[in-house]
Amino acid sequence: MKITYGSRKMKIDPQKPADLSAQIAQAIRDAIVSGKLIVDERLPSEAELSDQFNVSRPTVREALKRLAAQSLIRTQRGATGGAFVNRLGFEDAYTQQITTSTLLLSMNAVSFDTACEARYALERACAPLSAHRRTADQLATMRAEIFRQAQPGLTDEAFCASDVAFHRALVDGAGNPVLSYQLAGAVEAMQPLMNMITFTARSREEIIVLHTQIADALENRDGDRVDATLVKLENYTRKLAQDVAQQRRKPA
Amino acid sequence: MKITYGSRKMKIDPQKPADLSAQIAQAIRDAIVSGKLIVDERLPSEAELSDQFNVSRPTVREALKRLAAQSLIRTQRGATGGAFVNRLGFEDAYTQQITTSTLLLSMNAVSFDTACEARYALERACAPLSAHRRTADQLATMRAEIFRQAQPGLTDEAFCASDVAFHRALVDGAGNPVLSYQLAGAVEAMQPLMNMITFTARSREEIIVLHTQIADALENRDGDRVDATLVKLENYTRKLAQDVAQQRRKPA
DNA sequence: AATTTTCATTTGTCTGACATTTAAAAGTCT
DNA sequence: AGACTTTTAAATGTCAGACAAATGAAAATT
Repeated sequence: MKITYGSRKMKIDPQKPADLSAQIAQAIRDAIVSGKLIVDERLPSEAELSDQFNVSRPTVREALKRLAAQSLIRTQRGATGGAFVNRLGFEDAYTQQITTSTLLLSMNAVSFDTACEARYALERACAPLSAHRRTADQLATMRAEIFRQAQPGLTDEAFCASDVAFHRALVDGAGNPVLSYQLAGAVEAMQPLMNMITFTARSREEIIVLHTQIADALENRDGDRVDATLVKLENYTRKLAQDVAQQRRKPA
Repeated sequence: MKITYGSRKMKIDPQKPADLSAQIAQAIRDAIVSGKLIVDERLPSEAELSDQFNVSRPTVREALKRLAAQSLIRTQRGATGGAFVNRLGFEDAYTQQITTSTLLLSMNAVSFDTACEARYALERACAPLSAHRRTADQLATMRAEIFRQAQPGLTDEAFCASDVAFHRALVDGAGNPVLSYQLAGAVEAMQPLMNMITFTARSREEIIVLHTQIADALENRDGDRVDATLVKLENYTRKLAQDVAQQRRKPA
């Protein structure tokens, strides 16, 4: 590669002398996004980059670490090593999406209702597609999670985790990886908020009934019924959260 | 803060001696996500962190740059400077979401149909909410973008950009910031794919008609009609893309 | 009391060095 | 000649020490 821009060496804005590593990271990021650097292409060695950008190696390294944090590059040691443009896979994208969403929710005092509304609105978008395309495997996963949710001594955390797994199977049923990626954040980021709810045996029972109805509807490829049941589930979840909030205000 | 973990100094896994900076970044990241470090809290100075983790300052700095790349911390020079836990705002989250989504689509040979299906499925999820809650301001934005789209000498890129602005106003109309954040990626990441389509005067006209119908339906708070028109728009968009693909196969 | 100066702290950057990993090249033995 | 071992070169990973630059607080001055 070159990372050239007009002349032989890439220019970095001399107006903003602060944060050289950020500028270099941006220059390389641009080269990747714009397609000047393609997947699996090797970047110049750190020494060469130091030369090209006229900075020291530690500065180049800081820039590369920034890119590595975004999974834009991967590094490999050894004779044929170096930094390579990373193929951003769906798995990596999921992970980033989830951590960003989780932080966003926890740091911005997003209300349970707002998050819940967003999550179910998005999930309902998957319902018709999932009814059409869900595989037997995905249906089996959902049944298995429902079975797990019915186990007695299950902790609230484990119940929530199983709930997330159930809903992910529902989303994956749409057979659209882009959709699955987008919703990973919405579904998973809700878990910390859901964990604040203590599920009574009664409420678990109710949720399991609704989950079973969803699975049944998917089995019959009845998208409308999936959608209607998701609405019920949303309403019930919000009611549970309200009860918890009320109970905390008046703990007597 | 402490970043302690049991004893006074945080332990980092001695099993994986490679990539110390990644381990340190993860340790601090965990401290932030778990709430041990709260927003705006100052981290120890780089020198102190070097001591705590028993590594050199450059290594600590690489770790901090990783976190800065994820907008988890910000740094400030000077006597009272240092690294501070950053409040991840919706703006930062949007940006990250968009770059990740764009890269994901461009690097994984996602078909136009798949991306398009995901985008419209998600957008339709906003339709009923937007019909309820859209403000006069958001409606005005949409009308203005429609007006712009009707200008003659508009380039395809500018037309696409206006299209994105129109759809973002629609999404924002739902009045749910979490939803807006989630959909930012889906809508914006489509733009590079949309740019591959060359819009004839005829097809622009058709799109503008549909956009106008959507705006009218939102004005009347008719969610069902917004949804129905979005379906039409999706079908039309996919048809346009198919025509382009066919034209390329048989360029005579 | 207000202003200016000094100063200590902290991040940003550079230089140079050594350790570690890795694959290819060179060498050695059968 | 072919298979195995050793050497070597290139690259990242890490460290130590130093200086520059920014910045707010303390000290000195008016």
